[in-house]
Formats: sequence, structure tokens, C-alpha cells
Amino acid sequence: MDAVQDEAAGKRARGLDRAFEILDFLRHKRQALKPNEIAAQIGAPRSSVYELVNLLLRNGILEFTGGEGRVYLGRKLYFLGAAYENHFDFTRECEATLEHLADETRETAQFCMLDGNKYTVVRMREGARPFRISTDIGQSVPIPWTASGRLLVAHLSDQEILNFIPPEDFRLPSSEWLEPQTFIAEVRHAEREGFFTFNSIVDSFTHCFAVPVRDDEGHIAGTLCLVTPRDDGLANRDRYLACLKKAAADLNQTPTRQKRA
Amino acid sequence: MDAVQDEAAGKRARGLDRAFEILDFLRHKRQALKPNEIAAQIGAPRSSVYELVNLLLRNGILEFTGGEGRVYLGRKLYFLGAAYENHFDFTRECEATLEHLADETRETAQFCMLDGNKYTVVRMREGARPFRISTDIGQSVPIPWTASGRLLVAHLSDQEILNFIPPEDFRLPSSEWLEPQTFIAEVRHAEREGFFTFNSIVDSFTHCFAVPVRDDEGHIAGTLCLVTPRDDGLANRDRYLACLKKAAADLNQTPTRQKRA
DNA sequence: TGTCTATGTCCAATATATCGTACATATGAT
DNA sequence: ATCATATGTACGATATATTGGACATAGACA
Repeated sequence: MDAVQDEAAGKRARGLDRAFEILDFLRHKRQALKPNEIAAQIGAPRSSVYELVNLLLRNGILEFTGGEGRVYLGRKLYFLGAAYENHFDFTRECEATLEHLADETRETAQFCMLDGNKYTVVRMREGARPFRISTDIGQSVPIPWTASGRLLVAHLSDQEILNFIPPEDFRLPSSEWLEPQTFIAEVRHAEREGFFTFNSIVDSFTHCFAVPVRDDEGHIAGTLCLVTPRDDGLANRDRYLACLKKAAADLNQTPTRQKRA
Repeated sequence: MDAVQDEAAGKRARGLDRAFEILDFLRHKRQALKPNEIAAQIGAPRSSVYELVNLLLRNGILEFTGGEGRVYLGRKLYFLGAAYENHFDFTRECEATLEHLADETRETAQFCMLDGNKYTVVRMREGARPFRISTDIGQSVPIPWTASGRLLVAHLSDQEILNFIPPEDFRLPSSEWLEPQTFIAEVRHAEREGFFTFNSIVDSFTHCFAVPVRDDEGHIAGTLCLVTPRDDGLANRDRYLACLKKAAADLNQTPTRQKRA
């Protein structure tokens, strides 16, 4: 019930899909698990999971860790991820930009992207405040819950947006229902304005700012965000937006471009 | 003829294994390739490669990039790799240690690990010299070609070492043959001494220093290395070794330990 | 024009991967 | 002692994934 793997009932799952379901599951659990536990929690046949886990262990994609036969993501994944990061060399500039933003505003600055059909924080820099606001990086969050979400799906048509976002993700953490048409209207508005800001819907004390970061072809590849206390956000709105836009413009110079190509 | 996937002839390859063969191949090529090219270069059936590439694209493991239908490693791999890095939180301390080492010695400092049955540079910090010595990170190199290699296989028995290292890797870049027994003797010597140094066999002007970094269970998880011009290396041998050992001791305090567990 | 290579799609045959089930063991509760 | 649960292994049946080859298209070249 986590990923997109159901389709019709009574069908066999493909090994590759299940394998990556296991990897994603471990990623979100953020801890080593026994094959048995994995099978139970993702609702897959135990024998299949044992088979796949052994295959992945042999390939270095999973590793034994934590004892008792528990497994977690393996070193090979680190190497592959590093190769991706090296190819699309956004990290270095991104880090510098976030640091600059956080210094300038004293607020928490984030770089966010889509992970499949969810939103995720890729990099974060906490602001210089006595009480700092931070989030877990790498966690998947429903797109409609976030300011960035309004920008990250802007390249899709209305219908594509509805197909792309799982319907249950329009149910907000407050258990309120966000009408998809309302969301789409906000997407179009954000697209035209070039930014989106609102009082966060995942809590009651933060205000969020998001501006788009575009890739070579002009598509929105990610967003730069500020997460601030509500009063600060409202008080400094214009200045913060200006900072964000300038930072994004810098990033757009040399964004997700390949180093060698 | 690249990975370990042949076994007997006439057998079908398992999708999962081939998939990771494709990923590793792209990683080492360090560029986007067409499915057709991938198939030709790894010697796999074209139809299989197209099928697998499409599956991997759907999962975000591969991405279209570079145009003309070329594919490269995808964002999902970055997320998975980041989760690994987060779990085994060696990166931050490692980076600081390397910086310190490079400052102290003005030489190039590296952190190296095994990638399957090859050696690879995980992190590197270039020294402060007019002519700096550097290497590609993430590239696979035969274990016997490197100083670190003597330490990274020290936990294996003689026979296990022979089984682990592909025989052709004892053929040095100079086309000389390194007798496996000689290599093993060097491994045992390095193990006892707690370091290994030599004039590099991959070029004619560098001297290499390597000391082990151990994980919680005392196994060698990686190495810290210095790569220096030969004369500097010989002249400062004792000091450099002392720096390395001190740095490794620092890393061993909080090495590849899980943050939450 | 005809021929070659490079590229991608489609399809049927069969080798095999997935999955249900049974089995083995340990641990803890009743 | 008996039962229930958690964990890992073994194996056969069958749904299907892998594969070779046919087919289509486009460009290069002579």
C-alpha cells in the first residue's frame, strides 16, 4: 500500500519492481530490518523476499548490518548515487546557495525535488535562530501538503496532475480535504507568479516560501524554499522573496547541467 | 566480460543481475548511453536491455538525459545513496579528516574502500601544491595495483584472497605480472605493521601511504591514503605516517557507526 | 539506386522466477 | 507439556520473463 505496484489482483510481481520496493521501503524506514519483517510489512510473499534479498546482498545493493540477519541499503547504492550526483553536479552550488540564503535571512533554507510522485527535501541549511525549524531530509511527503508542490508539478496538464498525484494525498494532515481543483488553481497561479507562499498546512506556526529552479530545457527541476515562523515570514515577505529569487537565478546559471557532455 | 555474471554458457541471465550490470556499466562509463549501445557493449541481448531499461526508467532508477534516447543513472539512486550515507554516517567526519590531513601535509589525501572486488576512491582532498596529484573518484581499480589494496583484503585468508581477486588483476599496468604469493606476503606484512607504503605501480612519480580504518567490529572498512611525489614521500615518510595514523585513530572513534540503532 | 549499419519495436518459445506450501527450529506464554 | 509466534529453508507447479529473430525506419555511402 506504499508504492505503485498493485495493478490488478492475482498477478505475480516482477522481481525488479519488488526489489526496488524493498529498497524504497528500507529507505523510508531508515533502519535495518529482517527479511521476514520486510515481507510482512510490504505484504509480499516471504519466499520471494528471501530470494530477492539474497540476490541484492550478492550484488552489494543490500548489506548485513545491525545483527540478527538484518539488512539495510548497501555500499553499491552509495557509489551509484555518487555517480548521479557527480553527473548532475547540483550539489556543490546548491550547498553554497543554501548557506548564503540561510545567512542572509537567518531562516531555514531548503532545496527540494520530486521523488516519484512525492515531495522530498534534498538539502537543508538551518537558520541562525535560537529555536530552529528543521525537517528530515529524504522523507517523502504528499505534494499537496507543500508550497514547493505547487511549482514542482506545474509542467503537467490538469489531467496529468490528477493522474500523477495519488488521490489520498489531497487529504491534509489535519484530515481536511483539499479539493484537487483548488490545488490546480494554486499551481497555475504559482506558475504565473514564479513563486508560491503560504502558511504551512502541516503545522500551525510556519510560513513557507518556494521559488522554482529550472534545468537546461527550462523545466522545473526543483525548488528553493524558506521555512520561517509565521510572523517573521509575513513581516519580511518581500525581502525573503527577493533573496530567494536571486538565489534561484544564480542556481539557474549552472543548474543540473552535466559536467562532461 | 566486465562483471561477474558469466557462470556457464547457454544460460539465461536474471533480470535483476543484468539490471545492476547496466547500472554499474553506466557508472563506470560516466555518461549517458543509448540502450542499443549498452546492449552492444555489455554483450547482452538488445531486447532484454530495452525491456530492463524501460523498467528502470519507470522506477526512476534511470533517467533520459543527453537526448537521442540516451539514459543515465536516475534521481532515485541518489536518494538511496543518500540514505546509505546517512545511516553509516562516515562522510562528515571523513571530509573533515581529509581536509586536516591535506592541510597538514600539503599532499593529496584520500579515503578508499572496496567496491565489490575492486578498489575505489570514495573521497579525496587535493594537496596545496602548484602541481597537484589527483585521481578520479568512484573509478574501479584492481586491488593489487594499490597500496590500500594490501590492507583492504587483510581480513581474508590466503585462499579467499585468491578467490576474491580476479586473476587478471595481478597483471600490472606496466604489463608486468605480480605473483599472487608476493602480493599475499605484502598483505600479511601490511597487516602486521598497520600500514603499507610503496612507489606506486600505476605511474612512475608517486609514492603512496595507506593506513586502515576499522569499523565497530574491528574489520578494516576502508583506508586513509596520501599520494605524494616520490621524493617528498621518502623525505617526510615518518611524519606523514604519523599524521595518517593519528587521523585514522580519530576516525576509528566514530567510524561507520549507525546514527540511530 | 542499392547496400550497409544503427536504432527501436514486436512476437512467440521455452527456460525459469515467483509463490504457495510444507518443514525445521527457537522462544515465550499459558 | 502444549500452543503460538517468529524466523529461516526447501521444493514443485505454473505464470511469465528472457531471448532470438523478424520487421520497420532512417541515415551514410558508393
